[in-house]
Order: sequence, then structure tokens, then C-alpha cells
Amino acid sequence: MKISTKGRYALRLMLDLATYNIGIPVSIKDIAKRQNISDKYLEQIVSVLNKAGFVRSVRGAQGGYVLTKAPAEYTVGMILRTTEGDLAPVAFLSDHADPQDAEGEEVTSRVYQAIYDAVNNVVDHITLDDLLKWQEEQMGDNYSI
Amino acid sequence: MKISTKGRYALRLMLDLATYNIGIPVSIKDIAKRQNISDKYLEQIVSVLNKAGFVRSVRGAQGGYVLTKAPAEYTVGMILRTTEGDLAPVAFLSDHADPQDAEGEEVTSRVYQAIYDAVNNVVDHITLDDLLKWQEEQMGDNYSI
DNA sequence: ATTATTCCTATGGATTTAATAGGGAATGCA
DNA sequence: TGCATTCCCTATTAAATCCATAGGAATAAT
Repeated sequence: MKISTKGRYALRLMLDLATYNIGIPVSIKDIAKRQNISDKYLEQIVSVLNKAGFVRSVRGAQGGYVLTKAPAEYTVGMILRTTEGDLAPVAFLSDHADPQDAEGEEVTSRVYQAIYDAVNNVVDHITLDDLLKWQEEQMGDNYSI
Repeated sequence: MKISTKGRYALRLMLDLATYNIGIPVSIKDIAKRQNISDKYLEQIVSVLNKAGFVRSVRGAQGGYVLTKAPAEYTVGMILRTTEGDLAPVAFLSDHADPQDAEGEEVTSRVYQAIYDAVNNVVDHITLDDLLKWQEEQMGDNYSI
């Protein structure tokens, strides 16, 4: 019942891009340094976000990535689903799942559907802009940016 | 973001015990046959539930397991947590987690806490008795018990 | 040219999952 | 008593997934 580093790093990467969202590209190297995450690993993650159209890449020296939309336009759900796959707590609730996998789970699947709905409800109502605000709130304690 | 077969089978096992809850022990072999799950695997799972005090074992011939409480006394959360561990979407939200793991997740952890809360809220408000009722509802379609 | 950067693919170690397997211990019954 | 049944305990393992690391090609700025 875990969200992997892939989704978690994607969220931090997007928040980092939103934080330094002044029009000029932000390089993976810089993000990796700030977030203390392997840059080679971040490359793989940002590639997925790029293919999804969430960021635009600028190649070559002084290149990097920029957001394609305003922070308020991204929900956490969009980002997590793109990198993690859907957030279903059991495979047979996913789209295009093998119906065979649901055998014997007729009753219990109601539980999983309720969990699924609850999780989706949370992540679909938090935007990158919310994360930005929360980040600013925390500046009071910790002014090290 | 998945619940493993261990937790899912535990839920079905407990529901099976609740369904055949007439005082006499129910053997793992019977449950395994009805639920179409490996009996050896179910043994490992029921052992955890036994140690947690959720079921009582009766050894020897004609032995098996019985519930120690009324179905309404078990929440889905109790059962899933016992078999899966806590339902935190990230390790650093678990009790006794290494604080080091939360570094850099100060902002995003709010998201995970909200997911955690939502999941707990769902599973702590569904009891084994609810599952029994849902099972009976489905009898209309499928009278094969 | 040189340097910085994205892009793409392959590889691998560690961990977890989902069982399978074997045999010991306790109990009921003929 | 002896035998079948059932729980109990531990070890093993194949497969999948996770979490990177690595190398180099393509692209663009200076």
C-alpha cells in the first residue's frame, strides 16, 4: 500500500519546477541538487512527465524544463497517476483488468472501491498551487531556500 | 499503491469464518476450497490472525478456527493492518519510521497524510458484519452457497 | 570547438511477493 | 492403541518490482 519513489520524486520535481517557474528552463541537475535525488533517476521520471505534456523540454546548454500550465492546473492526482499508474488498491479495479482476477472478491471489492474513491478524492482536490502555498507557510520555520 | 494478496485473503478468510460462524470450528481446508486459495498459504495468514487474537484455533481432527468476537466487532482496518502492516502510503508516516526518510518531503507529506487519513477513515468504518450484509445482498443474483 | 544539457536504452542489486514444501504436535475417533 | 485429521512452524524459491546506476547519442548555446 505504498506510493513509490517514482511518484514521490515526480511530485517534488513538479513542485520544484513550480517554485522556480520564471520562464527560463530549470535543469535536472539543479533540481537533483536541491532535492537531493539522483539526477540520472530524475531524468527517467521527467521523461514520463514530458511525454504526458506536463512539462516542456529545452535541449542543449542552458536547457532544462518548464511547466506547460499554471500550477493550479495540475492536480496531485494527474502527477501521481502519470508516474505511478492508477491508484487502485487492487489490480482488478484498474481499467482493462482481467475479470478473472476479481473472482471471489465480489464482496470485498466494495471495500477496495471505497478506498480507491477516497484516495482519488484526495489527490484530485490538491493542486500544485496548493503545494506552493503550503511551502510558503513552512518558510516561517525554515528560511533556507 | 496495492493491497497484497495476504491482506485480501485475510479479509475473505474472516468473511468465510463469519459466514459459517455456528460455533463449530471451520477448517482451513474447507475455507481454501470454498475461496479457491492455496491452503498452505492460508495457514500462514490465519496464523497471524490467531496470534492477534482475532480467531481461536482448535487443534486435531475436526478442528479448525472460530471467530473470537461478533462480526460487528471487527473492522476491515483491524484485519488489513494485522496482515499488511499499517496502511501508510509512504514509509515515513509509519510509527517508529526513520525521520531521515522524510527529508525533503516536508511539503508533500501533507498529501500523503491526507491519503492516509482517508484510507483509515474508510477501513475503520466497515465491519465484518457489513461484509456479511453485502454478501447477502448479492445472493439475489447468485444463489450458489 | 567546447560545454551543457536532454534523450534513450540497458543493466543489476536488493527487496518484496506469493506461494510451495516438509515435517512436527495435538486431538478426536474407531 | 493406532490412525486420520488438523493445526503449527520454518525454510526455500521463482518471479516481479523497486530503485537506481551507467553509458553514450543528439542537440543547442557560447
